[in-house]
This record gives sequence, C-alpha cells and structure tokens, in this order.
Amino acid sequence: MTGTAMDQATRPEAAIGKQARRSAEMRRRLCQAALDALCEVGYDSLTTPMIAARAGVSRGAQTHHFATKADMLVGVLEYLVQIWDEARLAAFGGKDLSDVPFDVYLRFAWREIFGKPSYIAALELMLAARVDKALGERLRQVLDSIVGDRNLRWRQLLRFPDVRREEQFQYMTLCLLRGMAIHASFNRGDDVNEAVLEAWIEIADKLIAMERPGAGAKSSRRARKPVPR
Amino acid sequence: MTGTAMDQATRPEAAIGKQARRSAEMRRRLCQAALDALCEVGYDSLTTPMIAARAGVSRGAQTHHFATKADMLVGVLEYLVQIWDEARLAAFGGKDLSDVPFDVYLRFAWREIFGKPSYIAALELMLAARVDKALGERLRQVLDSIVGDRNLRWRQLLRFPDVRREEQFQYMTLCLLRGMAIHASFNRGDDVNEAVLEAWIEIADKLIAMERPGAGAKSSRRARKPVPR
DNA sequence: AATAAAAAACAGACTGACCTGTTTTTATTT
DNA sequence: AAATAAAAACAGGTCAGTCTGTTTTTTATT
Repeated sequence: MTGTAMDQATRPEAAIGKQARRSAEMRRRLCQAALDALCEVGYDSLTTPMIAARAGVSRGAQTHHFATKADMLVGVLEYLVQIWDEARLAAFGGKDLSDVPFDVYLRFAWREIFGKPSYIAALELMLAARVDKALGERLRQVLDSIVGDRNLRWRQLLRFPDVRREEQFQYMTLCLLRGMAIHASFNRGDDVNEAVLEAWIEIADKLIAMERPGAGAKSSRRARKPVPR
Repeated sequence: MTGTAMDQATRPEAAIGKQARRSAEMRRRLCQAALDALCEVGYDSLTTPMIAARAGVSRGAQTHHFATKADMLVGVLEYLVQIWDEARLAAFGGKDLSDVPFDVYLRFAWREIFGKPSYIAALELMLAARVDKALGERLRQVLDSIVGDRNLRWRQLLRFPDVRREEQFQYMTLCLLRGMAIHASFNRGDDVNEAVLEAWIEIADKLIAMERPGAGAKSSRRARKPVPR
C-alpha cells in the first residue's frame, strides 16, 4: 500500500512538507506505543487495537500507516534499531572505536541495549519469526542492514589479525549477551549477570591480548592508536 | 481439582490401578502434543483446541487433566525436563560425571538439549513468564526443582576449588548455550554456532586447567579420579 | 462375591469476548 | 479539486473457559 516502512520511518525528516512530518510523527508515536506495549504485555498479548489506544490514535490512522500487524512489528524493530544507534552515538559519538577499551564497550552494550527490557521485545520478535516465515524474512532484513556497520565497529574495537577469530569472538559475545538477557528476564532479582559480565571481560581481555600482534597482558584495557602505520 | 501435575506426571507408574495408568498415559499424550504444537506453531499461535486435536482426544478430556491453558504449559515444561533427564541418562547413565571431559558434556548439552527445536519452546515459555507472573512462578518452580541436581553435576564435572567461580562458569556457559539457541533459530543455515561451541571449549579447557589445583595445560580433557582421597 | 454408590475420565457443545483486516465516512492539506 | 490522513463502524473467525451429559473405574456394602 504505502511505501515500505523503512522508507518513511528512517527517512530524515527534513523539509519535505507538512503532511510528511505529520506522517512521520504519527509513525513514531505508533512505533513507540507498540514497543511499550510489547514490553509490557508481551508478544502474545499484543494487539493492534491496544497499540492504537496507547498511541492515542484511532485504528483507522493506524491501519493507514501500518496496514497489517506484521508491518507494525517490522516498524517496531526498525524503531528499536534506531534507538540502539542513538544510544551508541550518545555514548561514543561517531568516533572510531579503536580507542574504546573492550570492557567499556561491553558494559555499554549490556547497560544500554541487551540489559534493557526492550531487548526482550526484540528477542520475542526473533522467536516469533521462527514460525512466521514472511515476518522473519522482513525482520532479518532489518537486522542484516546493520550487520555491516556492526562488524566494522567490532573490527575497530578488537583488531584481531585473524578476522575469522574476531568474528567468532564477536558472535560468542553476542550469544552471551542474549543469554544474559533471557536470564535477567526469567530469573529476575538475580545478580549473577553482573558477575558473568565481569568474568567475560576478564577472559576477553586475556583473549584479546593473545590474539593481538604485539601482545602485552593488559593491552586491551589501554588502547592505543588504531593502526601504527 | 486433581493432585498437582507433578504428582501424577512423575509418579512411577507402578501398580496403582488401571485408572492411574490411563490418566498418566493421557497426560503424556497431551503434553507431547502440546510440545509438538509449541515447536511447530509457536507460543503465540498455540491454542488448547489445537493441542487436543493433535493428541487425538476430546476437549473435555483435556480440560479434565489440564483445567487451564497455564496448567497445560506447566505440564509441557515438566515433560521437557523429563526428556532432558532421559537424554542425559541415555548418554552418561547415572554415573558420576567426574570422569566426563568438559567438551564431551558440552557437546552433548548442545546436541541433545539446547540445539534442539524443543529448547526454543522452553525459551518461549520463559519469555511468556515475563508477563504472566502466575505462570512464571510455576515455571520457575519446575526449573528450580532441578537446579540442585544440575549444580551437583557441574560440581562433579568441573571441581573448581572456588565454588563461586565454578558457579560463574556454569552460568556463563548456560547463557552462551541459550544465546546460541536463539541464534540457531533466527539465523538458521548458519554454522557459526559450531565454531562458537568449539571456541568456548578451547577457552573453557584453559580456564578449567587454571582453576584446578594441580593444573597441567590439558588437565581437563583427560579426567582422573573424582577425589584422590 | 455381587451389587450399589461414588468418583474419575471422557465427550461435545456453548458463550462471551476479542482480534484482524476491510470498508465506509469525514477531515485536512496541497 | 484531488489526494492523503484520520475516524468509525463492520464482518468473519477464533479462543479460553464453562457446563451438561456419558462412560469407565474404584470403593463401599451386604
């Protein structure tokens, strides 16, 4: 019906016109409401009327912007990705991550992304994608669109000579963070996650030191210039 | 109404009577059907009529054994835990795990438990528990009932002098496996999990060697008697 | 042991509520 | 005036829980 969700949702809201701005604002409100609802009631109980009500708009307005529920869900994930981006920019700016110690970045990732309730929403979407193949394809597309940038950031962060091992390390950390998110959700009131995070940092520091070319034991915590050149 | 689910589901089906056996069989069929359905259509689309239909029983029979949907879900998790137990027994018997190398156990855990589609079902239940507090309490109770045995097994497996660090290591591995399960579900057709598993084994071996008292580099892969005594 | 009473297992239908997607109407912008 | 945005009502379908009735098994009684 309308253009794809991404076209409008991610388009920088420049001076395109009044209705475009109104439209973008409405989409944002709906996505925010949907995300809140998803966090609060869970994927299973999430309904389109409820999203509209929370956004304070009619169902008609909603269906105009998001024709189907799947469209709405894709919109939510795009919105989330946007939030993550903004959080990263707020923490590190657009700067090269070569100067950021691994533990600093990891703590940021847990605190601002994986440890937040909204990440559970993302997980629920991913699990829902398992059975709804069409939705899954669209969600994967959203996440794939940032995988390139993410790899680049990790490249700056770790700078393993062996890129294959670097990727392994990256995915391992990702799996760990996701697992921690689940643990935090299910066994709440449990401080084991903090300990696990610290333990992984400890291990990671050693691993990074081992993988890097001129390795000293604590090389990862004090970063130096990106490339000696 | 009837006794708790566990009483009947886990009670050894000895000569208690014809009715008890029939009941246990029916519960088993329903739980198996519910698990299958959960794996196939996902938590969101799981319905009670659909479970009954798959089990080939009437809805009346179903509601007799599981009055509410939540009862049914608790039953599924109990059933799953039972399956995991059986898989472990089939692989290692009831024997002490002190002789089992870590990598063997970890590979088993991935192959027979976390890497299976049914583990996603368990994850979906855990995520559903986030919003349904009452269900969550019951599910946690089911899983808590095995946490003692699990800790014992890991104690045999790892034998860290520092139990605190051992627990850390255990939870770290658990988080990793859960994260891998999600990755396998969402990004299927991806062999990165195997690599991550191997990488973790490699790291773990070193960690185990470091934590153990008389440590040689490869001490973890060739296990020796539980306690020198 | 035989029979009557009670309890448990099973079957099928019903209901009130709610959800998704669609269609029809009204308002706002260009 | 034309097109887009928003509102409101509608239609078809489904689900969870409940209820009534039937069959099978167990227990109590004589």
